[in-house]
Amino acid sequence: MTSNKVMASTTHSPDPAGRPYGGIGPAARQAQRQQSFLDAGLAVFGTSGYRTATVRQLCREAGLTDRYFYESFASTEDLLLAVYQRAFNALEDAVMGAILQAGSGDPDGLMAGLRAGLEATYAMAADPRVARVCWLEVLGVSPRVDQVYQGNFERYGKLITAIALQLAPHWKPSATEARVLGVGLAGAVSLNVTQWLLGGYGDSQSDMVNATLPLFTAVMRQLAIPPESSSPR
Amino acid sequence: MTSNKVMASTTHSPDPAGRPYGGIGPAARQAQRQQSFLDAGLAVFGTSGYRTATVRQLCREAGLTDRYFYESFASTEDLLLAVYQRAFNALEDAVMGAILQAGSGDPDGLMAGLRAGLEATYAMAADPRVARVCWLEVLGVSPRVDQVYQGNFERYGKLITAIALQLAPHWKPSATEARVLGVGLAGAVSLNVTQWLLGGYGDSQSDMVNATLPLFTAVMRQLAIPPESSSPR
DNA sequence: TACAAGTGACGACGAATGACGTCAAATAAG
DNA sequence: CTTATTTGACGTCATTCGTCGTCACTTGTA
Repeated sequence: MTSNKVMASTTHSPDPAGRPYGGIGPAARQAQRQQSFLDAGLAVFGTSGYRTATVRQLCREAGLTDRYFYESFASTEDLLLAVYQRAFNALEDAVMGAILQAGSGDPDGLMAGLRAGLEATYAMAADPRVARVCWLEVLGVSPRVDQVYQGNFERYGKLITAIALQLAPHWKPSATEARVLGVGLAGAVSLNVTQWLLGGYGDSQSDMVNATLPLFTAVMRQLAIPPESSSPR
Repeated sequence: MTSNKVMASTTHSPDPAGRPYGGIGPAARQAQRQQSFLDAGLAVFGTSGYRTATVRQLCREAGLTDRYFYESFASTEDLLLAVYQRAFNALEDAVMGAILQAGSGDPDGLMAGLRAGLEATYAMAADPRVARVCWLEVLGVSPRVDQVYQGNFERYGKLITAIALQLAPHWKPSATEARVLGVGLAGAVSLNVTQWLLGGYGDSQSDMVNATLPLFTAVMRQLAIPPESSSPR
């Protein structure tokens, strides 16, 4: 930040950030190494797990030396958090994109969006490494990781709540009711993903989607019933 | 099992299992120590967590010497599993008892049973140590623990599925549909418990129950609709 | 009272890990 | 071509943990 580009200077330290190597600049090299560690983290955390992972193992998997690990991450926990966030952001983007693409106007489009979002979620979870990192390994690591986990599923639930509010205009929930409903449906997907993974993917992805969707439709249909027409029970 | 009681024998080893100490027999002492370790495990795993727990810390918390740890458990993972199983069994017994006591015959009794089961679940989860062990610490420890976790929530889901099958006699789900529904509603409770814990118990226990119950009622009502009366959408 | 068994406090030893340093090879700039 | 920087391979050191052993004290029994 001190001197972005010093031209025609005969000093021996032209750039404090370093010099190009292998045809690419220092910043690009650093980013490339970070990516390698993110990939290595997904591979290690997603297979042998986070608890037994060591810095040496991660560096071997990444094909880099120990020194570069600390260049990008202060600890294995930081790497786990970065791997988790990258995977969950990808999941969130896929779900959001699927919902928006399926349509967001009429109830038909919203229901199609729910199905598309479910398909995107199970598609991401079909990679056992991603599923294991996002649904098993990140839990119980540290308060910091737990907070990120909580925030992620809070957002996932809010997305569902938002759809429910559009599908059921008569529904006037309290803040707790709205949150619990969204988190609940998110949890319905979440635990099914966990069981799907731990069960060795015994069911096909489409079967999981088809079996999960009725949960959403049932809740949405019930919420859409106007309050004045009270059902017999 | 070899010699339960050897009487009037002048041998110096009257009982291979040991002698009484402190007024209680060897088997009772051993069981008492095991209980102390289970309590210590709940305290340690439920507060500072499993990852950072050591044998020494557990023994200090239990007020016992290192030697006795290996008398009852082969590793800290075994203790975690035992603590988890004890807590989850208590949860399961409380839920089952609440459901059976609330009634199991007519639909009214079944719905009351659902509420009672929810109340029992949240009551157990109100202890942050229990909640943390059952919903955070046991995840991603080892394949063995994961299998136990999977089996526990499989049973929890089957309990819900059984109630749904009684409430909706017309519902003829496939094996996958039945399992996914039960696991899904179990997951709805599960993730809400997790968020309740990670959110510092910001909502009251009764608010959580009252906000979670509509999820169950909505699904159950929808399933109870006969198949011939198809709703407009 | 004397002796054996149970118990607790303490330390030792090997193994594994995080963190850092050194040295030679590869690469780019003058 | 020469030189300085980057990179990779390897080793070292302090720390921690699991595990086991020793020794003194307490308790029950002869």
